[in-house]
Amino acid sequence: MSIKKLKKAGLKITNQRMSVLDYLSDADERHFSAEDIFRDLRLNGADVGQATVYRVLNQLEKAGMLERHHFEGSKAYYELKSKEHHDHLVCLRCGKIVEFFDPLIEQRQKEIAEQYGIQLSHHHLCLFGYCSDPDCKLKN
Amino acid sequence: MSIKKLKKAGLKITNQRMSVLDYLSDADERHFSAEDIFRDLRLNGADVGQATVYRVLNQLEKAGMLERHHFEGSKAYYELKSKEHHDHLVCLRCGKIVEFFDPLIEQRQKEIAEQYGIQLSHHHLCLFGYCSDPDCKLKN
DNA sequence: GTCGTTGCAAACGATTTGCAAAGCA
DNA sequence: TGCTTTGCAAATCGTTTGCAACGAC
Repeated sequence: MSIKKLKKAGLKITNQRMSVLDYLSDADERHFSAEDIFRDLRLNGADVGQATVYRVLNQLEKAGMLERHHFEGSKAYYELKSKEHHDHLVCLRCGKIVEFFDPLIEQRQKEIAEQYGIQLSHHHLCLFGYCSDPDCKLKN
Repeated sequence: MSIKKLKKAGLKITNQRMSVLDYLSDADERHFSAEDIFRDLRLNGADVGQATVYRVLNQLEKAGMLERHHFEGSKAYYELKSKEHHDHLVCLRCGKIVEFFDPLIEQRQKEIAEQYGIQLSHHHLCLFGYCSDPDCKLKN
């Protein structure tokens, strides 16, 4: 329950924070930019400012409720943190994002970090390519 | 020889382009932001503007002579493209960057892309952590 | 001489911040 | 009530672009 997590992080329960969380958990897709979220919340009639969306996303990330990704390009994308870690596959043509988890890669990463004397904090792994979705090829 | 590569890419041999290439190949480190390069070239007395550094970096990247990375944070880092592909380990405390290559991880990535029907273009893999360099711990 | 390249300053997109008003606990 | 949060607009950061002068070939 997200209310508990907000409280634990010392954040008050506000309409704006709940709107962002609801939006992220109800949507079909899982990955959104701040712009996506702001635009869609406004379209849905939510009373929220752009700066607030940015502030809330930062707070929720610090609270461990969201993950921030950069993929390709200059803007950040957010997703609700899930129980299990995963990495991403991104289609460069249609933008589709697929999540995957590979125990072998995870294991090798740990070994490599150890080998270089580095205490691993986290990692970013993102595979870029062109997907075989029939809709994709229509998008140029 | 970089002059040949520049010509092949249809780029003229200018002092500014050569300064950037020389800087990148002579330095001890291998990874620099545009800001790093601009600042250091100016300190070394090179006659180059900031916009030119950004333009040259883009051109050299398109020409396949550089690689651009994003790591953590908002600015891009560049390195001279090396013969063999490699991934990165970044220390979150002192900023040290280590390059590594792991055939097993590379292989698994190919398999995963195939499994999801994605024609792989490239990937970003970066491990973040805290290194065991004695100098590192002094830096806070 | 021609066309690519440069420096400067202004523009840009994404994100952050100052501040006074409004809201939660 | 007291301290957090908000919206707005202005500011900031990294990067790109328009334009007139300059430079390579």
